[in-house]
Amino acid sequence: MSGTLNKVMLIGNLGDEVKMHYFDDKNCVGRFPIATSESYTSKQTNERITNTEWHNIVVRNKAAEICEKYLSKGDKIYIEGRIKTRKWTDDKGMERYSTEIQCDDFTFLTPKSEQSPNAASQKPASSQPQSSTTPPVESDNDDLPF
Amino acid sequence: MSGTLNKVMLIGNLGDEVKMHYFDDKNCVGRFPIATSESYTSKQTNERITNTEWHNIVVRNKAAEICEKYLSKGDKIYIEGRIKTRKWTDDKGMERYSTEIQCDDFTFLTPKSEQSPNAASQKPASSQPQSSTTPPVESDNDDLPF
Amino acid sequence: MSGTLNKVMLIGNLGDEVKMHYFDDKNCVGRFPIATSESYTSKQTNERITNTEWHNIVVRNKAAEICEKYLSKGDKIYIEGRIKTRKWTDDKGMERYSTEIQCDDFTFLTPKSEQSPNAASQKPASSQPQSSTTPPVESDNDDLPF
Amino acid sequence: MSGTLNKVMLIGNLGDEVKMHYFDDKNCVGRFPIATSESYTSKQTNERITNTEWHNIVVRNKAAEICEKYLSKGDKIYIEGRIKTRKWTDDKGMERYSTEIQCDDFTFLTPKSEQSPNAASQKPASSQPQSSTTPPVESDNDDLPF
DNA sequence: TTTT
DNA sequence: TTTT
Repeated sequence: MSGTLNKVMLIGNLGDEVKMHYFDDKNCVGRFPIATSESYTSKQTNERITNTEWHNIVVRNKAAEICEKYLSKGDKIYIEGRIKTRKWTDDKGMERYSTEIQCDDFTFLTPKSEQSPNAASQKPASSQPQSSTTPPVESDNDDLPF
Repeated sequence: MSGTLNKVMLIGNLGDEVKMHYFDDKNCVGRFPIATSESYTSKQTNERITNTEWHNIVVRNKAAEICEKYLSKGDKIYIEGRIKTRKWTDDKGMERYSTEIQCDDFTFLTPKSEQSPNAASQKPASSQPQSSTTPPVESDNDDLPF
Repeated sequence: MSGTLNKVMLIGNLGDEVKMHYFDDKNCVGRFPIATSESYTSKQTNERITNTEWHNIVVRNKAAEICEKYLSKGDKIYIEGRIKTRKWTDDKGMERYSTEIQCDDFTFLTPKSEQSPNAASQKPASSQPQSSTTPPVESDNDDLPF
Repeated sequence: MSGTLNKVMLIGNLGDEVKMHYFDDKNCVGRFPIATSESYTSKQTNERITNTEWHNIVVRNKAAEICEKYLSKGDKIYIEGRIKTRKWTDDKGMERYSTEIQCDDFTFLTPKSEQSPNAASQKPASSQPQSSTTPPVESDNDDLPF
């Protein structure tokens, strides 16, 4: 089609570490959940209510590797992407749907001084060469120092 | 929580009429699907590929009634809202999930001259008084002529 | 810096034709104004008030050529980009500022049947070869048929 | 008009404190600058280039008072709003233009533990009663604990 | 004038 | 499963 737009913008916190899946030496995907939430005061009970929404983020290739390297559970991130609902068949042969956010761009929002100091060492060893440059914080290709 | 954002912006076409559900004389909800799509040329086959994504839009109360009155299948609309995944139990007792876009704001994008001329008469009779003013095209309360 | 976002999303109508400026055979820029507006009913006078806002859109290279070719005054367009304020010196030596929207992505929203039938012939002759393919409607590189 | 959109989304840092201006006991406006920036590596010199963009944020009434109370120079914030260019006449009688972001919604992004501990005491005394409740972090009316 |  |  044409003349359409499918845009999602999220700011939320990682509920888990980035899980990588490598297809071959050039293509990989990273997945992680982020939580957004909204609060309001119930007019009936005068209680403070918080609703949390979980979003399944999918990020690819170089951007996935940057996320895996610099993001940890609990970190805050801005995500830009598009909604994609995948259809799959469960083990009983039923059609199931799963909605994901295909991430096109992101920006880390957790200050380095806030990050858990041993965040890196808590992660499984990575075969990626460790860059000694400043960590990138945006995913635009032009912005990456490597 | 706080410090989070859950924002969706879509431009797409209605795949069906707006379906209304009234809870009582003050509260109602309208639902309709919209399609977005994206095209690209396959690098392998050089074919033009189009992927269509369907979004379940949920709109409430006065905004729902405006959508029902002025929108028809095929119309183009801008939707702003947030992602909400509802959990439900199917008739076999299985947990199922359904992702919806809770619409906070919208703007009609189909020019009146483009709309199907008998769009209104194809709709079921409505108990709403028919306004003789220009139809509204944005959902902000302040913008509504009634 | 890092951890920042500068994002503008507009839907509006062209107030004039696209004006091209070529730097060399590879680099060019197109400029055009678009109008957005909002209406509300004055609480004092009960009058309907409409405020129009004009935005200076700047688009580059291949995207600029697509805009020049397919857009005409009056057409509706979705624009995504970022805010940039340029500083310049007027003929009296005063510092002046001009705010532009640097366009990163766009989608045409005027249906072809709605476009002025002689829109193309009203434009100055172009040295670009005329494509006989379907006009593109999104600016993503992957979506372009040429 | 209708069928238009004027939306700005920014994540940036305050370059100065919030400056309040009270019109009467019910209406006030707060103003503050925020910086966004983008970096890229020059292809000619291989240098890292950073461009900073300054945005003039305007926020009204209760939201302005929340910003004044909880925001300090250097804090990171998400801003949603619309572009408005004001025309004014300078002291030489020349027409001048100033572009502002009229803020409709915001979310604080600086963790409290990151904020300068004496940020509050650096601010001029405020006549607003100090709430002892948790500080709000979003500007939606429903979300405010007071 | 911010921030990394 | 996050965060405040």
